[in-house]
Amino acid sequence: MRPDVHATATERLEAVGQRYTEQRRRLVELLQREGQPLTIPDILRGLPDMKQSSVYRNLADLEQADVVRRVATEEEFGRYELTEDLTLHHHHLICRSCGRVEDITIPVDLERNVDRTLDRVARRSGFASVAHRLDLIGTCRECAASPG
Amino acid sequence: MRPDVHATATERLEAVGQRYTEQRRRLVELLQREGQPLTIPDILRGLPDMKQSSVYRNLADLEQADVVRRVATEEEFGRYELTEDLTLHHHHLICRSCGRVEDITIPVDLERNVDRTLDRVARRSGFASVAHRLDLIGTCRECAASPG
DNA sequence: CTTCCTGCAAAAGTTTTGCATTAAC
DNA sequence: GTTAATGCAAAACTTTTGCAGGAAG
Repeated sequence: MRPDVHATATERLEAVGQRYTEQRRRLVELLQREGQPLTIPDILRGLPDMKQSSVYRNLADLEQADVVRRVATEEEFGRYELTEDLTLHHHHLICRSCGRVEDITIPVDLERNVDRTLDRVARRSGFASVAHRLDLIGTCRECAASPG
Repeated sequence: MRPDVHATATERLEAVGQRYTEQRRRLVELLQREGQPLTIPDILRGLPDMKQSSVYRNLADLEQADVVRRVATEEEFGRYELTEDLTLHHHHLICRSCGRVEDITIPVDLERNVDRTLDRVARRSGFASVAHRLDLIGTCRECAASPG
């Protein structure tokens, strides 16, 4: 299995002169438990006694330490998940109706094909150290059943 | 070539009971001219005499008429581009340092492979009518040259 | 002349910041 | 003890909204 998430978080925070406090650990645990990108409101709901300013500040610090990352969405507030190397490389199924984000993996051969090709495409444009983001946009089962 | 952008915009706006006004045409022209997703500040800079509230309102209307769409980024403000069928199916090169977004296309066979595979993956999860979003995240030539 | 659009200003919502206090090392 | 994290409240910034005046059909 992969190295312990908390040990890694501690290391990475220390590397930038910061501490793995109780609150930060609780944020990481929540993100790990939910296993999918959470919005700020989600997080506030999941950790009701954590102050809003602490949530923002700690997520910013965790992001800088490369423990979490902000996920790009069309929504009005941020969504965060654990950094990829603390989970597994994966993609998102995004429901365009309710905004729900679900983690998925895709076949390894497609993954490899995508990686190789994009690397070539990027090099042509002078882009370096490229990662990819491959998301699926559609309508989830529930929204298909009860539109609105 | 594809049908005229302005004719299409007119149609689609009329379909939802709205008009293709001067301001909306200028927004479409700017997005067309720049050929890449623009942030609200970009747009305000590009159309200095357009009021901020009009920009927001018109982009919202154009989005509802399916003439423009909001692009997902990790930034704090919105980015918009013309709807895909008014341009061509494409992807984005996103610089993680300066945030610049550049349009690219990828080889058709990869495109087809991605499409087919994702369709299968989505179906397994109960997702319907799936589109994909495939972006490249890296460092652009300029930021690689002068980091900061 | 009716409907939609625009400008202005104010409000709402999300995120950031200052500062005194508390906790971690 | 020294440095970093937290809580609280206020501020900053992005986006939305109400309403009166103006333009379009």
